[in-house]
Order: sequence, then C-alpha cells, then structure tokens
Amino acid sequence: MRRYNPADIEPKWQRQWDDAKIYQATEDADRPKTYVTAMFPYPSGSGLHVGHVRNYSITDTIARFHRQRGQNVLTTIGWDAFGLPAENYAIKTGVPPQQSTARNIASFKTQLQRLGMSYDWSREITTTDPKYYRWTQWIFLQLFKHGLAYQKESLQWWCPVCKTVLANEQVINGRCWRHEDTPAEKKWLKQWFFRITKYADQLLDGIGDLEWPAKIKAMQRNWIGKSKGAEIDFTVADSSETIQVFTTRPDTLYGATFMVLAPEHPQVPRLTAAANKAEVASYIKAAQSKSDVERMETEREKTGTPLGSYAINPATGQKIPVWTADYVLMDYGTGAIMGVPAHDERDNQFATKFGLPIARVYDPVKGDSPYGGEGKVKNSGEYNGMATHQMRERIVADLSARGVAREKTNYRMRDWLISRQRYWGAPIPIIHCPKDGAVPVPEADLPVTLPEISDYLPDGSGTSALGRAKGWVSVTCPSCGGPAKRETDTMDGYACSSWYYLRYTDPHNNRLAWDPAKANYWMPIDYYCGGDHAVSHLLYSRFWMRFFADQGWIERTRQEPVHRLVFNGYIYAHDGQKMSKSKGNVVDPLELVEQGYGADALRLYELFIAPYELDVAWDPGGIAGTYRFLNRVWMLAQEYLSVKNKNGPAAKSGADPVSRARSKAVKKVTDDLERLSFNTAVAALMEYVNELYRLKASGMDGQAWPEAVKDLARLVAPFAPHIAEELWQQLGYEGSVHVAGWPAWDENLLAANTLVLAVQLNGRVRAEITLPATAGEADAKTAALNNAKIKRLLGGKQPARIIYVPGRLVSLVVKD
RNA sequence: GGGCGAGUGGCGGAACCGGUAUACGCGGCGGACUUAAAAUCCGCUGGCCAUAACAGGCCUUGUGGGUUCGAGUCCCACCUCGCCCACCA
Repeated sequence: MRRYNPADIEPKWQRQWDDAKIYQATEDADRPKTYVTAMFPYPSGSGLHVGHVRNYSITDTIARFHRQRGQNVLTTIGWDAFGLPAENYAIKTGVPPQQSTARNIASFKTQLQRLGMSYDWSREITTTDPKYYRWTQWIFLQLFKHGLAYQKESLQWWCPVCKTVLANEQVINGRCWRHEDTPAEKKWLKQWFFRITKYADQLLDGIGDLEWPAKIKAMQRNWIGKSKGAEIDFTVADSSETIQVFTTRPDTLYGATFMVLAPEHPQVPRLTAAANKAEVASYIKAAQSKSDVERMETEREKTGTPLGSYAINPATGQKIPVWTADYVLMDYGTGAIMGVPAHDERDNQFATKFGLPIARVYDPVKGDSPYGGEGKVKNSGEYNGMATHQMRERIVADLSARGVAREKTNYRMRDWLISRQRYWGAPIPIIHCPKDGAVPVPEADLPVTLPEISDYLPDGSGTSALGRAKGWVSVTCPSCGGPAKRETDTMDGYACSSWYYLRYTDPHNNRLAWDPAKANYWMPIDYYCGGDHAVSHLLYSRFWMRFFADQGWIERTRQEPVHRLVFNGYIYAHDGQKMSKSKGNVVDPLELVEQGYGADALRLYELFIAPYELDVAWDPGGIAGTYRFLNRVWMLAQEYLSVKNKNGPAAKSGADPVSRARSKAVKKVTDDLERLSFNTAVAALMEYVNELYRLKASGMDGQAWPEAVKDLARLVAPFAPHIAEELWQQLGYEGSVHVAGWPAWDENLLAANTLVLAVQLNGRVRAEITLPATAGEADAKTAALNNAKIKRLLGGKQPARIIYVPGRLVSLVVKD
C-alpha cells in the first residue's frame, strides 16, 4: 500500500496542470464568469511569507470551488514591481533594479508554482515591463487631456530619508509609511496631481452599494471626510478686508466671540496691528519650528496670540478680536474659524485659557454635552426658540440674501499627489518646453522608457536621479520642435496598481490598454482578496474606474471594480509579534513544504487556523494536524482501492448511513464555501472522514462506499488540490478532478431516521428522548411527559405550558 | 475625543434564525504496536461536588442587570483588549 508522500505527487501534478493548461481562461458568453484575484504582490527580496500563502490559499480555494461548480473562472497573478525597496537595494549594491526585480519575480513565481495555485499563467503581468507601463503612461495622458492630471506648486509631505514627496495616504501620524521613526517634513514643490476630488461625491455615494467589510467602508467614508456647512464673511473693523470662515454650525453664529487664523494664513500680516507685530512674528516663528507631528498632538495646551485687530460678527454686529493660533490648520476649510467657545470644545479651551467671553446660544437636548449636539436656540435674536438644525438652514439663507455667506461642502480628501523624485517608477510622459510649457508626449511615442543609469541616488533637491541622464532628458518639444526637457519625476506605484485588474482581462493587447468587450465580460472582480490598502489602492482604483466609465472604456454598471472585498487578517509570529528577519521569528512556508508536510497541508492549515478575516498567531504545531488529516484521507482511499481491486466496484444504495454522511458533508462544505467560512468547511471535511472511518470499522463500507470516496476527493479538491487529483486518478476517474463538477447532496437523506430531542424543565435540559423520525408534535410531548426521569422531577405536577421545537426539544414549564 | 470590532476550555476556534455551549484541530493524559523511538491506531480530556461503580447534582461564554419557557446569541449599563481616524471647525 502506498504511503502518503506529498513530494511524490505535488510537483508531478503541478507539471501536468501546466502542460494541460486546465486553468486557462477564455471569454465565453454562454457561461457565467467568476473573476477571483488577490491583490498582486510586491516581489520583495525576502520571498514568500506565510501571510502571502494565507491570502493566495483563500483566493485559490474560492477559484477552484467556482470552477468545479461550472463557472468560467479567471484567476491569475502579476507583479507590482516598481518601488523603493528595489531602488534602495540598487543604491546599496549597484545592482540595477531591472535585474534584482527580475530575479525576485522568478523566485516568487517558483515558490507560488510549488504551492499549486490555479493561475492562468498566460495572463501574468509586471508593472515594470515597458509593455505594461506604456499603458499606465497612456492613462496619464488621458487624465491630462481631461484636466484630471495637473501640476501645482504646493506645500507637500516630504520624507527626508526617501528624498521624495509622499501622498497624504502615505503619511501616518506625520511620519513616512516606510520610515516610522523619521518625521516627515513639508516642502514647497511643484508636483503632479490627479484630480480625485472631482469624484469625491461619487466615490462617497458608491460606498453604500459595496459588499465590503463595514470597517473598510467606514475608513473610505472617513478619508473622503465630507462635511456640509457654510462659508461666512466677517468684515474687519476699520478696514476693507473680510475674513472668510468655514463652519458646519452656522446656527452658533451668535455665540462667535472671537476669530482665529492659522499662523500661515496670508491675511495674518495685514491684520496685525503695529503694537502686536513683534509678538505675532515670534509666535509664527515658534509655530513653524514645530514639526507637524508635534502640531498634531491633540493633548497639547492651546497657544495663540491676538493680532490686535477686530472683526464684526455679522449676526450680532459686535466687534470680536482676531487671533492667530496653531490649532487652526491652513489645510482645511479657509484656514480661519469663528470661535464659539460655548459649543466647541477646542474653542472653549482656547477662550478659557485667554479669558475670552463665552456666550451660550442654545440649550442642549437633555443629557447631551454642550459641544457639537443639537438643542433649542437662545440669545440669537429672531431665531430664539428654533431647533438648532432649523436655524442652521434659516440663517444661511438669510446671510446669503445679504451676500455675506454661502452654502459650502468641504472634503478632507485632497487631490492625489503622484509625482515621485525617484528613479524606479513609470516616467511621467511630459516634456517641458520653455515656450509651450508642459507638453504631453505624443501617444505614438509611448512608452517613455526608463533609461539605464549607474547612480540611482536622488540628489535631494527635489530632482530624481533621472535628472542626471542628460541624453534622455534633452529632447525636442513635440509642439514647437525647439529644445525641451523631459519630466524627471516618476509616478507613484499606486498609479500602476489602479488598473492592473483590467489588464488581466486582456494582457497581450498592444493596440489598446484593454479591449472593452473583454473587460466588460470579466469585470467587476467578484472576489478580491487582500489584507492591506483599505483606503489608498482601493480608493484610487474606484476613482480611475469612474473616469474609464466616463470615457466609455468600461460599462457604467461595472465602474465599481470590486464587487466583494475579502479582507483577510494578518499572521503574527508564535510570540504574537510581527515576523521579521531581525527577530528571527519568520516562518518560511516553502521550508514547511520541503520538510515533508507538502503544499496541501500548508494551504489547508492556513485556511483552518481561524476565520479568514481574523488576525492570528502562527501555531508551529498546527500544520501537523492538517497533515495527519490528509494522511487519513489518503489511507482511506488506499484501503478502499485494495479491496475494490479484489472485488470490483460495488453497487450504489439509498438511505444508508454512508450516503447520509456523504450528503451531510457535501451540504455543509458547500454552504461554508459559499459564505467563505473556510475553517468550518475544513472541520466538516474532518468530521466526514472521521465518520467514514467509524462506519468502516462497523462494517458499513459496502454499497454506497465508492460514491462516498469519490465525493471525498471532489470536496477536498478546492483546499488540497494535489492529493485530490492524485486520488481521483487512482480511483480511476477520467480527466482532472478540478473540472469534474461539484458533488450534489440529497435533501431527503439529511434527516436522521431517529429523532433525538432534549427535554427541558423550566429551561434546564433534564432528559433526552429518542423517537422515530416520523414522530410528530403530539408524540414528542407524550414521550416527554412519560419519560421516567421527567415524571420523577414533575412529582405529579402538570406543566402549565409545553413548547415543542421540531427536531430540537420539548420545553416544559411548571409553576410552583 | 470619534468610529469599527472582539472578549467562549491550557491554546486556535465552533455554535449561521434565541433552542442540548465547548464542533474540528493543537496540546495533555492513558493504552496498542515497537528492543527503543518516530510514525500510526484506539480511548479520555471545561470546572467543582459526589460515587466502589453506574447514576446524579451544581457552576461556567469579560462583569452586573433586563426581556424570554429558554440568552454565548436580543436590550441596558459597565470593564478590558485590538484596529482605524483624530485640534477637519
């Protein structure tokens, strides 16, 4: 009898699947499609990680399940290969990123192939391939043409270590996402942006329809940060200036007793009285010397200084002092606020510290804090007695009529800053001409290929290493033919990843980025599996898809790229810490495979370890359990084969315990896979196998056995594809188990032939009764009352109520 | 401060609609096989009380209350932990 040895069967089937091309996907209008893909990886030098394996096992199990059920499945992989690690490695070692990236991809690919993922490898793409980034550049040109890519001089986040600007999405608590110990700085630079804010409302409205985890949806809503309110003009006393503020609470205008401008606000110098000049100048200097990390500290005590000028509250007509303070941010709204200390906690802290008047203008609803809530208006002239929300609309209308206010919606989200002063990215296809300005590279000249250079270090002044590639930079202007220079910034890697899932649908097209017919067939992605990029990548992709829909390159109904987002949890080391080389706690998945557990046991374990969405710590002993299970599956089949070969296949049967166990397992595994409950699906497989062994031990492995073993192979296939395929072949079935259909269950067999009911007495389980399956409510009640133990406990009393729950229990209620 | 989520055996977790809490696995204990070990197989494994044994009783899903014949599940309050956002006016 053959022993279960994964090393004997796994590489063999991997080769055969590859040769037979059974996972190649083709558009087929007659078959329903399922598009399943994982967020494509960055091919790092440290190789595949158990976290990757979890993510790809989930993806592949979903893909295989749908393929077996007859869906036309597209699942594939690509490489998100531009980015800093490869460039930093080049700076350190001199190895060109082109080379190290190719090497890393080759190694990732070998490792993934060893895990037996059912990718259509003919669709593999790499973002650093000029054949790919040609189209990323083409999309840039289309955005430019439609006014959605533009250049702007602005104050931007800058990482002093990376020597590049960062997108807002790449700054975490004022620090670079790659260098958590280095505070990011701010620099004034001319940068390229994508106008994502144009789609702010659409992106926000679309969130409601997504089948995504609530948490991710909330994060996107938060990020967009829409707030409705009003802009109100305050005139400055004895001056022609007005100060504009943004507020979400115009109903508290009567309570505005001061104003605050951000230290960077352009009106500050003009509004500073001569007597206050020195104070104000030194305050601004102090504020600017603080890092942004410090300025964002919420627990800090409020600071500020008066400008010495006064504004007129347009509601009360009173003169109120104008201050500058760094708790007001230049980035948001107008960079100036009206201070309402009675109803805003921050303004209250400020007024309390500096002795400014505090005027209450509404009584909060009972039990509510006075800050930020609703209530009944007072001390507000003609508006007294109104509800705050009512006054909010009224006063904006009234002030608008006077021309001193207007409705205004603000967003927290900024335009997407995409230029990077780094070498290893897709060049921005723009030529700067002294005469014609920024001129797009003609589409026919794409791609703008990255030149090979020898020194990758950015010069730190805001120009990438590309600036030194003189022969590449100097070109003629496509518009006037005069001397001009190429843009030396490259695009943020997120640009490359915002459309790759479309390229998967048509990866070799050299005429178009994708054929809309193909994209419309496959899109949207039905299951998108990943554990990162909750805002960034997923928001950028939603933005680009809307633009593509506007251009007619994808159907409007498919503009949401991701139908169902499968956001998996993180795997920590055994000690609960993040795995890292320096801590020496990294688990190498391929090592486990080579140790003899095999890819099947590893994949199965990563699905079994916990629900997919939960973070888990790696249990080093766990994989032995799934290996043991596969071994039991193997032995069960081998024992069956040794008997079968002697006696020949036996006939089928009907309502026997083996068929019951099979039906039960098929239903449970199917249900669990439909709701992505992989851990319980694996548990159901284990129960099925345990039950088959029990039935065999009691001599029940007769008529229905062949079907039971056959379906075992088909049920195991999405989780442990190699052993399933091997057993399928050994059992003598034709073709691949992975396209052999999904087993069906017989609903009639699910009910057991005896009924076991619990009997509760005042809510406590006191006895168990066994009845024929045909027993009805009356039989159950009689049996419960006649049960010896229940009789004893009742002691002659009659239950006041009897509740019968079919198939579950009889509940007796006795009153004392 | 705001938002989201989670607290169940020694551990990962199950219980999908309110219906016999602790499925499945890891670990542990005992046994079979073996010169021995590994592997494999079989049995036991929430706590306390009780018993020669069988039986039996009580407690238990973070804490306290509530609704219900019945609550891990629903409601209220609280505690703890995790993640995300955060002087956003």
